[in-house]
Amino acid sequence: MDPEEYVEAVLSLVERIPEGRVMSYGAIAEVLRDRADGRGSARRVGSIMAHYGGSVPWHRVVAANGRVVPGHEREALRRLRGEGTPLRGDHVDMRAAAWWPPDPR
DNA sequence: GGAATGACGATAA
DNA sequence: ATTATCGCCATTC
Repeated sequence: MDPEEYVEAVLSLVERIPEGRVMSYGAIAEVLRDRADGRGSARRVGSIMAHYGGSVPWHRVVAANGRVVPGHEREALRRLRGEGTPLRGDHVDMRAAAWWPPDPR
């Protein structure tokens, strides 16, 4: 599979994340692991978002521990607050904001 | 081809 | 809560 396709898969999934919710890099990797190819790892997703994430709501993608995107914390937090995402200070409340795509099965 | 790198993750101290 | 390490694995030197 061309890396381009994996990128598409990641971006389209990120676009499906509802407002007020977030997904961790690891979660995205895990979901794509079933849909796209056998691949899937947090590092890959992060790397892809870094290069191609400019066209999707990247602020809805956070680290598994709720930490927002490094280098864009100010911007991300601002948008998340605006969307009503459950925040706990400067990090996302994963317990309440974590979202998974509807299970097709 | 081998080493370094990276918007990660889990665990240990 | 924070820092340090190790594991992951494709991409990029």
